[in-house]
Amino acid sequence: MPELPEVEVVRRGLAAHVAGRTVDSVEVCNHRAVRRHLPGASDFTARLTGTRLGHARRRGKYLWLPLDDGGEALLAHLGMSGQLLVQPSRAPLGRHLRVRLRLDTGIDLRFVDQRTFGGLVLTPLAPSTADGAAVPLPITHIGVDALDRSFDPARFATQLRRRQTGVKRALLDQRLMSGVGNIYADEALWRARLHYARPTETLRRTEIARLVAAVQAVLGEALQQGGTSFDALYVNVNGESGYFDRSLAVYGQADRPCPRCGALVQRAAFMNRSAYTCPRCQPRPRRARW
DNA sequence: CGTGGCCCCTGATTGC
DNA sequence: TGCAATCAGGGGCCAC
Repeated sequence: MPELPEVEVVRRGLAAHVAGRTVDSVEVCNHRAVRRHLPGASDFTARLTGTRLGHARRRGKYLWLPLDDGGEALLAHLGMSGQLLVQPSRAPLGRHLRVRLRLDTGIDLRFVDQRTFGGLVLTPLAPSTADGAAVPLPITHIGVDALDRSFDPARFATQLRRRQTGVKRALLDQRLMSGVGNIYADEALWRARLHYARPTETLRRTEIARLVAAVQAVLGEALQQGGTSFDALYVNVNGESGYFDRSLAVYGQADRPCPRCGALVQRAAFMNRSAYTCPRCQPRPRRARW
């Protein structure tokens, strides 16, 4: 469940259903899912067993559960296909179950991940270089997201204009601003009428302000609708889908009319993925870059 | 150091 | 029907 709105939906579910519960036992079904935990799966299991889980927190696409023994957290990244599900312990174990935490009241917290790009790790907390807040050590370099109180638009604009790359590539760089992925980058650029290959160093302050407002609007609207789900891979902790896919203007809409001007949306190859644009609202810059 | 290309993995879909 | 190629909400790593 990858981008900020989907991860935030999961965070809220965890805060409601697992905060304060104790981990009775841990089962790592696929070691790849804890590969970032360098001391190994047995260390992961031993140290997590018996701890109490705290209130779920999030930065960008990462989320974590602080542990009650202080200074440490269970950090999760969902990658392309990860899910955190809260289920009765007796629920059938699916094919893609990677890590199973049995909690103290007959429920499981399950990490399910078809492609295993995501994973879990036990890690100390450390000060973020972005705002000084206590965050898990492996993500101290991750930027504040555009919906965070401490997000600083002027600082973002300065950093963005200092880069020499395409604006979409910069949006996907989680160090400048976190939480935006392929869907919401395309949607925000469309709202701001900017082409993905626009060189960052040529962006005017007013254009960046438009872009930030577009990012905040699209993330906020998607969150209100429970996120974007095209299929059963992107669900909340109860396995339910969000509805923002009905509101997408360009992402996945190749050959369909732009909701603003009616021109046909185009798909282009971009960084081994896709970029969707309206050719009329978002004309390609003379000097393109990505 | 910043930038850009490649790779990790499984499964659904498309086209020959 | 079979099989290969392509694509999918991500990011780490490594040359340059």
